[in-house]
Amino acid sequence: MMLMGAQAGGSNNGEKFMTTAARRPATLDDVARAAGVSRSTASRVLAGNGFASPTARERVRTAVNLLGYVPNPAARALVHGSGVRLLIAVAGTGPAVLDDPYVDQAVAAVARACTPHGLGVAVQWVPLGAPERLTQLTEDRGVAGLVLLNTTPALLDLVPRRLRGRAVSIGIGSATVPSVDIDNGGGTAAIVRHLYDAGRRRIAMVTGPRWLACANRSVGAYRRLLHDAGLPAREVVGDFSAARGYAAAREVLRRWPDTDAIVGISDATALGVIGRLRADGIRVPEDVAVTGFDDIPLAATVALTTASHPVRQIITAAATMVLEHREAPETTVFPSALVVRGSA
Amino acid sequence: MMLMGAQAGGSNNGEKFMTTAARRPATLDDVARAAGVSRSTASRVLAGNGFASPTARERVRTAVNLLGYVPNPAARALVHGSGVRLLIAVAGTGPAVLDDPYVDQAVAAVARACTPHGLGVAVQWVPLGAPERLTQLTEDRGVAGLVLLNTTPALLDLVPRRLRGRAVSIGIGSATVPSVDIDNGGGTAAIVRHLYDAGRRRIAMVTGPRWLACANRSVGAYRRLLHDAGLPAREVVGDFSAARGYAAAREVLRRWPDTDAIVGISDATALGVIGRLRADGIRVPEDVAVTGFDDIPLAATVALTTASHPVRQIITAAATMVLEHREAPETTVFPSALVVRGSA
DNA sequence: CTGAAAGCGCTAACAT
DNA sequence: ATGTTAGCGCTTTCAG
Repeated sequence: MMLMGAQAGGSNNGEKFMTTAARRPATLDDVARAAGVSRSTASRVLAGNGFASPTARERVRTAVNLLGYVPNPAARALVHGSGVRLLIAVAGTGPAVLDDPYVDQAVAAVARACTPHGLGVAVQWVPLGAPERLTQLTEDRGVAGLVLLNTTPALLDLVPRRLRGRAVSIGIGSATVPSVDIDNGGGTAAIVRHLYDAGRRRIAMVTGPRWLACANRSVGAYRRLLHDAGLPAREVVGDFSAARGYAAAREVLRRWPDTDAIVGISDATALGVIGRLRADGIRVPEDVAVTGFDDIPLAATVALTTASHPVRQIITAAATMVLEHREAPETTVFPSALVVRGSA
Repeated sequence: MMLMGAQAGGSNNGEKFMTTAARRPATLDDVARAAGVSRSTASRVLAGNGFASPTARERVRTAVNLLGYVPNPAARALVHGSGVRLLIAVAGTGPAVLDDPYVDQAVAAVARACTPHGLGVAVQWVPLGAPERLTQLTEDRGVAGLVLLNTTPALLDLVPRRLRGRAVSIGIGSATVPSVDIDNGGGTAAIVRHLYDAGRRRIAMVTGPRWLACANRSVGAYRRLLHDAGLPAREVVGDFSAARGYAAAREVLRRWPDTDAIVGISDATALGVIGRLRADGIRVPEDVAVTGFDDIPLAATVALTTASHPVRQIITAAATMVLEHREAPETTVFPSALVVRGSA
């Protein structure tokens, strides 16, 4: 509680007089002085490593609490040459990729993971056609680590040495950049199998953009299963958005009027599909079953059958890997869990 | 394009030999050396202010491009005592407030605004019952600015002097902290009026948590309009979530079975309400009209009548205020626009 | 076990 | 107009 009073009085122990009002945050020097030790000793105590007598330890600890000392990350970063923020680089065709709620979630999750470490987050779009733009971004000494989103192989190759062990990719990885990924293939397979088991035989899919590796794994799984069952694939290209799903639904039914199930590459896509279908008087799931992917909060509310992934956890895991500079396995795959609800 | 080749060769001009491989990012010293001027001169031309001959300017510029120089924000922050990230402090009853997609969006939007300035973002929850926790957070020299979310008056009072002019509140403001806000009252009034004009007379509302000032403005407007029309208010407390809307819908109809319209405090709430209604065989909007608030992307897809606010722009405006350290008017109110779609 | 001293990269007086 | 000089707050050899 009333720490501030104590601080205001205590922080100027060795000073001639208490200056005006602006109690500026305490520095390590203040702590050292208050503890009656040298700056170096104080630093050692705080670092946890290095030698220090129990007495010194104790006194420094007290001083820190008393003054409410918080290390200045800029100073630390400067001496360590380590940077002060994590960069989230999102590949995409245009800056609009950053408008995706999925990116919002990723940024927020990384920010939450960074905050306790005294680091901030920055986001930037990297043009799909000019991956070398990433180099400019990593040139910045302020960048302490890198999280790649919508990663492409070209991007992976451009991660500089300086960031080795401080970079992670959500999606595909490489020999030098570990990755954290979802088992899209398995998830989609489970969905398609569920549809098949429910008697659906004319199953279409609204896909994601072709350049996205992780989306392609879903599409691949869809094709394989249909192929194995001797069924033809029915694909319409989408872009993860509800708006595109809305349009795509009509295209699917125009091209293949007897379609009895539509697999959405994402929940938003599926929601769009359902919106269009209902608007056209087509019953879901009676006439056409619809499935999503990701299990966003809204999915439960509208009873969407989908595959669930702990996106937040995944991103947090990724952020933690770079924050703690951990030697990581080349790839960590998170499972996908089928969630059967009303829409299929 | 092939800048890297040029850099690798050029950056060690005055050195004895080119060391191994690790081309570390160029420093201002490197630039100065390459340009044949002193560090200060280089610093001046980069700062834009200060004197410098056209020649010097030119040479420094060239050197910067050649070396791909990017200033080290940590060093800058250190000398300016300015901090390296913006803190987004979110008040709420528990850490779960951070799970809200609205917060995700805010964090991401602020991050986007910060990135060009070389700043990162951090997010933290501030317990509603212990606003003084904010003080600990702002004690950190790394904090360059503050964005308050779900602000309460107690919080506003705890913004330290150091952050004067570098803090902004989304929602209510104070004499020392400017605010950026939505005209919730006006927006809600427009919605209720629309419902009334459409002949609805038994209008209920699923509200937000009581402690939230901005939510209360909506509730206030709802009450006022109903009161003026000689109609009774029908309120059920919600929390912005779809899940709560889902539950609240049933409560509304249990307490007032003849309800013919439900005003949701948020789109998510409204979506939940609609889900429950439809599941119970109640037609929307024929039997009960439903409205939301905010116009999230999904609203258009499911034809939700709502009030639209450029949330991203609003947050960006807020972030920009603190980034550019602008003298801001005490309050900037963004308008709310009624969007009539199918649900009401 | 502890203190003195150097220096991370940059800016801002203060001399030229 | 330009260079020289002090630091900003912290970590880290290197001597005691």
